Amino acid sequence: MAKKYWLVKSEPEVFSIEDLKKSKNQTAYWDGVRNYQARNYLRDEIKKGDGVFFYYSNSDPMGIFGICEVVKEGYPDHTQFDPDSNHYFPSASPDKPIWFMVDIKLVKIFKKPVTLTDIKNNPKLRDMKLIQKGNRLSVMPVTNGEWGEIIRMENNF
DNA sequence: GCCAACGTTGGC
DNA sequence: GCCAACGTTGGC
Repeated sequence: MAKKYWLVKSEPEVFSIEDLKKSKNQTAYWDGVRNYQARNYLRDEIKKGDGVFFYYSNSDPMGIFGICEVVKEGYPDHTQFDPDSNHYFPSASPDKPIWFMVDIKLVKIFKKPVTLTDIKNNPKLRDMKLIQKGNRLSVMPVTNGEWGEIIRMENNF
């Protein structure tokens, strides 16, 4: 099975790549996704060993700040069962989980982020899902070509 | 802080 | 099943 690539969004105030770095084994579970399409990726398609770009929205600047790797494939997101969590989802139960998550491990923090502006200014990346109008997915696929191009941009800073 | 674009909810 | 109302996302 060929390795696939993904992009996940976070807000640095909520969970930053520095937080990931400080986590035990530099690994964390990616909880709180409450969108069905993103859930399907997490549950069905994201596999151990896949590459993940760590993207910041609502930050200055916005962009890709580093790379992670999937170390555990989709399993139920426990926060859906927790009444004290703001991700609590009353209609879910442990025998009928609705929401899933994966574990990711830090691979690298970019010295300089590849910003949203950089991405928009690169004609090779004009088809990226990230910059399609109206796209609000917090987990989305990245093509091999897009992955390589962003790695190349970061190497050339 | 604003607001366009979405996704979800719930009444019918 | 439709759709209006509402809440959220996320760029600007």
